[in-house]
Amino acid sequence: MNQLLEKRGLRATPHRVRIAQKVLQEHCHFTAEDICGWAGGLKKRLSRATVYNILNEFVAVGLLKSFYSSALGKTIYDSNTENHFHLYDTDKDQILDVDPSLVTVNTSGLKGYRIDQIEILMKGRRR
Amino acid sequence: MNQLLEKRGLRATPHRVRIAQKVLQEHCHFTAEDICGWAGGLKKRLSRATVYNILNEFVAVGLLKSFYSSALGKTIYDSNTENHFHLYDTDKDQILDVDPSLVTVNTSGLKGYRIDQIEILMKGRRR
DNA sequence: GAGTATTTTTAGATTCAATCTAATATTAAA
DNA sequence: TTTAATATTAGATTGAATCTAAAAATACTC
Ligand SMILES: [Mn+2]
Ligand SMILES: [Mn+2]
Ligand SMILES: [Zn+2]
Ligand SMILES: [Zn+2]
Repeated sequence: MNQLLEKRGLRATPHRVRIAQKVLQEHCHFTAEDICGWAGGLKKRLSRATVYNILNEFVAVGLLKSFYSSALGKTIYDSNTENHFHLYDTDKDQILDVDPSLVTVNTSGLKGYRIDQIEILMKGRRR
Repeated sequence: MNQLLEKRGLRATPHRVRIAQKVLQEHCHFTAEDICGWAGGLKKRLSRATVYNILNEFVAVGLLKSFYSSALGKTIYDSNTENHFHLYDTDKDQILDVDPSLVTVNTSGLKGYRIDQIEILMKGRRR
């Protein structure tokens, strides 16, 4: 974990390591407030500023991605940094990852434009 | 314009008519603050509450659509209520409509889910 | 080690879009 | 009219996110 951080130019401070352990071990979606609320076995709670600082550093160095969910009205941090899309399960009230191979997008009709980024947010439910 | 409103169950009050004229005549993207800032040849400025009330009523009855732009960090109201996608032109700092026929999306790989809504936000620029 | 510079963390203030409140104004119905 | 329903309002409030300026922790130099 320490090397993971240092390889990206971030000093492996206790707070960064603690958040990294919580968040980078397995793919998950979470909000900044989730981390603020999470004590993490610590004596003192992390400051809100620290949480936002660290999460946004993680995004900047590519350890996390983030996107705004209109469904939830806040920024979601995503430890799956692979290219993928999102499906908001309206039954479970939960954001699911969608492998991009399952959704084919063809933008070749868009002549005259170079598309740098595509974000797909689906809403649905189990049938 | 009055019939347009009344057909959807909204009384054609002066404020609603004024905003409808400003906003429904041609396809455009705008923010609530755009309307608040716009005097509209009126003696008194519209209250912020009124602007949000009316715009959200228009969305509720299908005269407008709205979506949140992460690029701009606020809700965009859209007088194009046809199904379409959005391209944020990073050069012009402007949101463009993309006809859905120009972008084909195939979600049939997503077995076990019924997709009710797809939102596609692209970023790009003229080539 | 001490001393100094740099980075990190912090509590609380601030921002800003958006909503809410509770009173007033306007329109409709009786 | 009088009364009821609807619309508009200024300002307060909310809540996510950022900013500030000071304290704490860490690294660097001698
Ligand atoms: Mn959450
Ligand atoms: Mn605008
Ligand atoms: Zn994801
Ligand atoms: Zn549009």
